[in-house]
Amino acid sequence: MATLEDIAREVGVSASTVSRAMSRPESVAAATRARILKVAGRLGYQPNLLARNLRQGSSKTIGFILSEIQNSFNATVAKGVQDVAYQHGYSLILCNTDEDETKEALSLEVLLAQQVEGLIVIPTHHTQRHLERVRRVPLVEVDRLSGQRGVQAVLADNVGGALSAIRHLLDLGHIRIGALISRPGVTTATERLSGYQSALETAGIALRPEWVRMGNAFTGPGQVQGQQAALELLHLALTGEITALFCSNNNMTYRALEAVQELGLRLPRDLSLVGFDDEPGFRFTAPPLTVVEQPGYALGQAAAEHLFNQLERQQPAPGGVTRFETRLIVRGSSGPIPEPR
Amino acid sequence: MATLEDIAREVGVSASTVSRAMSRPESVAAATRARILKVAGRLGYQPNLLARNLRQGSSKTIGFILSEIQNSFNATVAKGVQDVAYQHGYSLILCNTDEDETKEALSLEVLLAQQVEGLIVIPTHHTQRHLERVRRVPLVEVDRLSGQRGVQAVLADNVGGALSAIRHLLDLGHIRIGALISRPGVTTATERLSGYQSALETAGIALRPEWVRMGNAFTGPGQVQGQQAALELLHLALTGEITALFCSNNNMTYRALEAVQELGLRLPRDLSLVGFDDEPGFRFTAPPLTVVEQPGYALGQAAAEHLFNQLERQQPAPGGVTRFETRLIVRGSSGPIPEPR
DNA sequence: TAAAACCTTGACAACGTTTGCAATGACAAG
DNA sequence: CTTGTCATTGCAAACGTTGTCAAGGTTTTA
Repeated sequence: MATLEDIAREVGVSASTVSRAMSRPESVAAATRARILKVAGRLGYQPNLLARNLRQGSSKTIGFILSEIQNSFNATVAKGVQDVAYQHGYSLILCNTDEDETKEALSLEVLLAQQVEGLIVIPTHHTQRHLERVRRVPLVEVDRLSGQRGVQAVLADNVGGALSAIRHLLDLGHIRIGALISRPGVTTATERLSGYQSALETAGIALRPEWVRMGNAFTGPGQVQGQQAALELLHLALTGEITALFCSNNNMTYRALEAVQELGLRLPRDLSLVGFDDEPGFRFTAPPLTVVEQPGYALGQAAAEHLFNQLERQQPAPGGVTRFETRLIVRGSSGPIPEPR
Repeated sequence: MATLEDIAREVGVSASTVSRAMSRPESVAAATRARILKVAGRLGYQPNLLARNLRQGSSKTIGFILSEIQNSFNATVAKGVQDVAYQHGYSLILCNTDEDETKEALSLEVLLAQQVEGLIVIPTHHTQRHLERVRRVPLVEVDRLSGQRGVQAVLADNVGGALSAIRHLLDLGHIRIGALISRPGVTTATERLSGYQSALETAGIALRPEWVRMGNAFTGPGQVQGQQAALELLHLALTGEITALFCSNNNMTYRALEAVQELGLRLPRDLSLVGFDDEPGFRFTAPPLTVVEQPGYALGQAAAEHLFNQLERQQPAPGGVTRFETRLIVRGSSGPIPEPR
């Protein structure tokens, strides 16, 4: 790699002049500048950001930690973050942790060592513990909350989203509604559960704990747990004990679809299904799925915007939660309550 | 951030000793080392990789450029790359280019400036042009070929995959098979097309150019083009002119599904559909889709492994293509040719 | 014509790390 | 008692960049 020194030697000028020719053109004689640029071009000069950033004490880099890159919702968030980072001239280091505690700690370590100026995180239930050591760099949480006090967060209106889903089912006449909730301990799950509960409560319907199942639906070894939960719950649909089901995220919806397939249930005759999170494939299931859609791209964008706000004015973040509206998309998987058989 | 100097001052020792205490424990007296580690722990010392890497002339970072992070196949590849990078103690900078030429050039620029030691790329049709300037860093292409001579690449057996798909349709009795091919100019598309052609040829069936449509199915503005192509092609299914359709990637399969829905076609009675690339949702369409699955995770892993091989032995890459087998998954969307109506 | 202002450039220090080399002292061997 | 070996440490240079300062020259101003 060509350095400033290489160019300087060749042009017969000092390295400082070359540096200035690049960064503050007006401070260098037009003629010298021209010669410098020509040689720089010929040598294919690329500034060494390691050196520049070391000198300037800034890395122009932010980090994004997510738990599951293959989850299309997460990927969409990542794209939002990435696009905004680019607009600000920052590059993004993306770390995928597979919800694994060690990987998360390691990622954090590496990102800090890389001198990232800020961090965007989709927290897991271990995150808070790790985060305590990271008080130095600005942080924005997205999608979920770690529980850490005083941090900025950008979230979907999970309670409202779940409420709209359950109200939709209630409007269709369903009163025996199950819920398949993902991994306990993450706020998306608990918030969506509480939306479910409060919708039932408002309608004066008592909550039946046995109709609510929790299970990790994360793609991987833990997945069986989610499958198991889905299967057990959907047995209740087979007997007609429940007539509708709410799934708290896209993974859980997939688990439910598997169970539906395995048990030979017909949607929406045997069961009305409403999921949280849309997926490209959900438009083409039989029937297409009714879902609560959340604006992943906007969440990612907003999280990044907030981070850059923090970076610009040096003061620590005010700390606070921004909520984004969700949208209920009614397709075919939810229908009126069937005639008793 | 605490530096080596900070620790040194506090312990009453020189910075070099602190550095050695960290990196070459045996070269420092056990007692001093203990004191150093204690202080380091208390100050929450994190090595500054910018400085270390500048000094050592290595960044311990590789870059990955992909065109569409929201495509689940690409995400899977990315995960494979990421996991291997971690195993080698490298971090990964991931750039998403949206198939946009300017973004791709910019990403390349930034990655080089960041002093990445190697590059993994899912090429687009602009890539080759940009790549000429990047002769300095080791490079591995994955999924597609840029056309650049002498680079290493890790690809799926696209021809074989397409062959197996078409043979499957031929076995079912189909002889009038359409093909919906994604963006012309990328090698995956051309290779899969050539698999389609050669399967027909082997079976002694003449190719009908009007049954082959190309269109960009990339999610975004260009998407309409793909939709248009799908719609036009599936009109031929409506009239019974074709009885089967092969889609060359997951985006195209989605476009086909949309058209199927819009035209009210019934699979596999009105049309047998086989896609290239599996997606989580494809198990739950009506009927579940027959697809050619390619091992995205393994592709990503292998690409990264090859890159690290290049990095280890300094010599330039031998250059060559590694192919991974695909797998035909027969589900419900492909069936015997229907009785003439 | 002398002084002041300006333009252009180079020398040098610094960012935080690693590392070759030399210095110091302790201890063993002759 | 001298010499040599070894373990432990510090000094200083280097990685490539940027920014401060001052020097030299030229132009403007009084």
